Amino acid sequence: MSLEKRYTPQTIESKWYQHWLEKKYFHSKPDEREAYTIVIPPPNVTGVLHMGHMLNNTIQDVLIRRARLQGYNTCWVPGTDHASIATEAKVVKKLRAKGIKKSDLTREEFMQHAWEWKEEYGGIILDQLKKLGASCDWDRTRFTMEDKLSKAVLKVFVDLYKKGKIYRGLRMTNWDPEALTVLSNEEVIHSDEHSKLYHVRYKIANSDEWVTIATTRPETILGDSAVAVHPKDERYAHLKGKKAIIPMVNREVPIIFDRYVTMEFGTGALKVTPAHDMNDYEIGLRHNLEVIDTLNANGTMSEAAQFYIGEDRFSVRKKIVKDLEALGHIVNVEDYQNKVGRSERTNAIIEPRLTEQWFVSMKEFAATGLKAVETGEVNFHPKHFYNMYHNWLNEDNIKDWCISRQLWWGQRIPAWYYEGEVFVAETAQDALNQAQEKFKDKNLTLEDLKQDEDVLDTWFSSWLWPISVFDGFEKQDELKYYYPTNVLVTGWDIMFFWVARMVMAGYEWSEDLLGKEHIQKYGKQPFKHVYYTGMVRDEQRRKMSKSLGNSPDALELLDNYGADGVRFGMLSSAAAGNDILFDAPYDKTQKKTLSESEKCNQGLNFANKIWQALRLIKGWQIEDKKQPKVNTLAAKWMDNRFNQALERLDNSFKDFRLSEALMDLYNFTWGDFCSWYLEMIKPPYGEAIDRKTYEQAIGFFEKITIILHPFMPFVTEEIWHNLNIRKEGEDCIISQYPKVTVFDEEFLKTVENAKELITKIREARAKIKGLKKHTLMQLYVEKSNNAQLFFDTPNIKELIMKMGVLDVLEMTTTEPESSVAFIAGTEKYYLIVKQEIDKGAETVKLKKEKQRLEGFLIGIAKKLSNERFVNNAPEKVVALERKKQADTEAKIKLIEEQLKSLSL
RNA sequence: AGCGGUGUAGCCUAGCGGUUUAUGGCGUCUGUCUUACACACAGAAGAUCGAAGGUUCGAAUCCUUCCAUCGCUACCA
Repeated sequence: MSLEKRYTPQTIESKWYQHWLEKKYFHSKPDEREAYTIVIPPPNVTGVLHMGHMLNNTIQDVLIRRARLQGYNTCWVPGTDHASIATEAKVVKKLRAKGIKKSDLTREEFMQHAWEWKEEYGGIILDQLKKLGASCDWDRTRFTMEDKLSKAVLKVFVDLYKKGKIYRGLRMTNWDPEALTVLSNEEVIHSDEHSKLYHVRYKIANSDEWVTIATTRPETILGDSAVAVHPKDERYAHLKGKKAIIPMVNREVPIIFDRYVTMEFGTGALKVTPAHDMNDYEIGLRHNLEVIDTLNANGTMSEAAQFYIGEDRFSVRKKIVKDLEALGHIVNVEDYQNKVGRSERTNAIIEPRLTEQWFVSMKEFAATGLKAVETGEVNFHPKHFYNMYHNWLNEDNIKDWCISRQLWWGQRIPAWYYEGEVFVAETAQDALNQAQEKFKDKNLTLEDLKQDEDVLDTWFSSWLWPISVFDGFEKQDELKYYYPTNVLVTGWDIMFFWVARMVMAGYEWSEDLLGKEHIQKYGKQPFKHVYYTGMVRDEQRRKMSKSLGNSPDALELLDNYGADGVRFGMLSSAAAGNDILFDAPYDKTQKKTLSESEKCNQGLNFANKIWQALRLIKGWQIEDKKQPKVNTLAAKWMDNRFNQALERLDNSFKDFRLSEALMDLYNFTWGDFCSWYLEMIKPPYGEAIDRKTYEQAIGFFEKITIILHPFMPFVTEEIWHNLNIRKEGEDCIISQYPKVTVFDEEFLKTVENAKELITKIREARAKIKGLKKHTLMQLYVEKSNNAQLFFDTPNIKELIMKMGVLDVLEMTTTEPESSVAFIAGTEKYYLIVKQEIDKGAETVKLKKEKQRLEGFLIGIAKKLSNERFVNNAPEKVVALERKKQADTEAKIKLIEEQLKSLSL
């Protein structure tokens, strides 16, 4: 068998993914094993893979693969959500390109088109996840709008309605004039934008006086129904009982006094437009003001505006300023910056609008959500995200959840109207029965009832996801096995859309579905842990997004570095919860972000490094002969060191510190295994290796591929298969994760000392000009108890001789002729050198080291001479400082001796 | 404006009261194509731990204020 000189991910990755799929390793069925479950935060069905997804899904895959290796029955459920607004917008756009308007279609026809669109384009992202290596149970792929999941949605809607937790009401809502739907608060993004503040004067009726108001939205003047001032504002006290005349429409409106007005802002006088401003609406309620809706749903002026009817609000803004100016109403215009809300999906500026909507009452839900995290039934990683969670959920801030959307793509609200009454039911027939009973009229038919035109918010589907993907609302056999899920991995930006609401849903329904006994044993929570990933940002700290064009192409990255490389790159710099500044360079001439990354390249290099280790081992001839002493020691060390590393690794996983886990593995594999262990056992050129050592090496390597597998699944699977002849059905992905066994820390320290000594020998050798790599040298160590103890360690001498390329290593009581001295640990060594060494350079180096140590010593002495330190600090600490002092003094003494002999 | 997170070498990161004049990695610089690997090996340089005060015998670590940055919430029209 010959191995490629370099590791090339491309062919290898697709080969193994295919193999895993064929073997159905990702598929889960309930059995006697303990389950480990993750439900994917369903990406938007219209979406394509971006950097955030890659980070997020890499983490989920790492957790799932490790659990699988540990013997859990792992189930990672993939799927997508139907994203009503985004998808409907895409479908409308596509139809428009074909010359079809949504308004020309019936609801059923439109839905037909939408489903066709979904079948054609939806779920591309899931295929892309396969390229990343995601080991999702694809047989379980779900979609929030499929039949069963939709049924669940209707079921909980009816349930909440019956419990009085859902209500319908007239409210000021966030209206998206482009998507023609209302949005929840969370779907509106507020940001500072440049605008102008217009000072406009209104005439006071029956007087020559004027009152000047300030507004950023002069087009809404046409809908004004009052001018408000603060009750304590003396400037305006005399206007009590007077009326102001709204320009152009010449409407007389009252001047009202309300404490909402800020006296210091603008002129202290506020125009009140109850139909188009949240706060004005509240004022309107208090003062019983007229609500004049001057805007149509699509953002054009309505009949009620009287002017500019049918024109868009933004062109009207320009026009009305000119017209007001001509009429002498504009006092002045200043540049201004204010917060403008835009739709997360369409980017349209949101209009506050009074509409009838369905709401979920949140007070109780919020308390449940908070408690779940407070009690530790749900754990956040990192913990501090609880602050943000609390901030949103506490009773002062929580707002009822508006769940209706004026769209067609989604679950249609199961409410039917007849004669002003509403009937909420899972089916039309049920609603009809209710209506017949209510009206005592058996002759009512389905035609008499009118179903609500609106659909439900997409998140009203996704909050059920941890239950509904197991068809939990219908039957509970699978839910019993997989619920609660283990961990949810998500960006903190959707903490409220998702995490909070999923927790609420879990607590609301799990007991009804699973029964008291199950809940007492396992809990109500939908997941035990929430791992919040950071945002992936560019070098300027902007969130990487498609719209900004600052993101590299995810698929190109995968092509360039392999999935293993990209996974490494994403994770190595992603401490939990911290944002990642991804290092893809921006090309100014091409004006785009390149699909290149040093971080991913490091991952590819790492894959190649392990590949090279494989080539080395597989290149050895094997012979049945006695194991050399060095190799016995090497094996003992590797075994201990492996367990030490594994223990650290387990701890990192326990705290969800995945990047630390990966970096530890990287250092262990590259440093300890490749650079030290393989060098220790490497036979001299041309010689064969003994069978025992060979088998041990294969054994260690195999364990390494297993613990590395969750992070870099492809290269490890490939190497694992090359290490041994494997039977059908044996694969790295389903092999057994090693368990930590005891390790000898003292022994490990001894070998570390040996490694330090070897490094020192190599340094000393490197200074000798023209020295051949294999030239054997002689080393003496000054006799001492410590030295005796050190070299008594079985086989340590042989190890140092091999790694240091020595033929003599002995104790001495005198300084040998023509030698250079150095210190390793607390021992003094002499390396026999027949050649002159650069005394000057050596002296400089030693003096520098001496200086450093003396500085260190001063620090310690300061502490020890401080009486309060000696008296107050714990004895242990003082003793430690004393030991540090003694050790440092000894070292300085050795250096001084060396300097003396150099000057001779 | 209120609240919260973060701030450690050019970049990422560990440490979160004394084992540290600060950990590891990337990058940089200097050698070396050494029989697995130049996607490598061997070395080196690079940090007054955001700033200023305070608590303490002792602070990167705790407290206060400030600055920067990222958010959340609420907005003065």
